[in-house]
Amino acid sequence: MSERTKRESRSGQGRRERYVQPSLLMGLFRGPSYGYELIKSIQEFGFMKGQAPPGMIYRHLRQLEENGLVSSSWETEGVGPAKRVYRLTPEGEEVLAAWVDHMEKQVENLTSFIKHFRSVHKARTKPSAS
Amino acid sequence: MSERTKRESRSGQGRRERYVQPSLLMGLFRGPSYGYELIKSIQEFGFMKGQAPPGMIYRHLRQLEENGLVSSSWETEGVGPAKRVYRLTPEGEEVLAAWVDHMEKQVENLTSFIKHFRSVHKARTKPSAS
DNA sequence: TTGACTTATATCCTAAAAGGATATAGATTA
DNA sequence: TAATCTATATCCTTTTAGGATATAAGTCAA
Repeated sequence: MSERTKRESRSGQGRRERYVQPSLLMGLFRGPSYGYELIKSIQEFGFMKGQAPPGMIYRHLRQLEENGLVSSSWETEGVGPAKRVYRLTPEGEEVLAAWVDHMEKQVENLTSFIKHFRSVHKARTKPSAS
Repeated sequence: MSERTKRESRSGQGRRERYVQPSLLMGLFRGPSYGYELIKSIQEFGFMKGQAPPGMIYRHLRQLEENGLVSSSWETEGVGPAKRVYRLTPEGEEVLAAWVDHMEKQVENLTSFIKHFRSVHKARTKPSAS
């Protein structure tokens, strides 16, 4: 087992945020879509490795609809089996905006955390004044 | 209820990453410390609002020790009741470094997500070519 | 010297979320 | 008509968060 792999499996204990909800909201902010398509399209945001398990996506979509952030309707037109097409509601758009606000703060926190780590690490390996 | 408050309570459904584990590892990267002190000191990293509930911190510390990322010993010297003092192990330092790697990727993802939101939003409100 | 407060750790319970497995079913095509 | 693809739905188990509460030692002032 490589050092790299060891590190990653060990740190796997700590939970990683995958931002499923904001990814779905963003996927719909660009226009109406449906579960099967979103599973593929939200990968682009880079928050999860590979595709999300379908059960997770459909569960999230139902929950978003319960909370009024998206609305849905069956679309039987077109090829293939019927799709449940989701649309972002005005409330959903507000919530997405709040997520973006939060993400901006998070970027600041993460950036300063990283800098802090580097500075302590540097001071440890290069003690300029011992 | 203000628009702002409404937004925030609605988006409260989505889980927010609070980075408890990396915060604790970072708190110990700077030097040995103990639960009660860490509860206060890790606030500085900005990942949680207010102080973390003690139960959460002690649970995390025990778990980190189980996984060999920190070690502990009782310190009865000094004022006040005995403290269980934690120290970061070499493994803990590796995991912290892996967290920092992950955080750098996360900053990139978040930044591009934010930009994407702004560009779609702009195109929507200012349709230059309709 | 005892009662209140602070420091410090530990345990327990409940609700929510993740993760994954599996079921259902229509449409397409070989 | 059987296999495959598209698409959604449901179920179960484990993990985590969040919070409440218990325990106990040390400090300090009346």
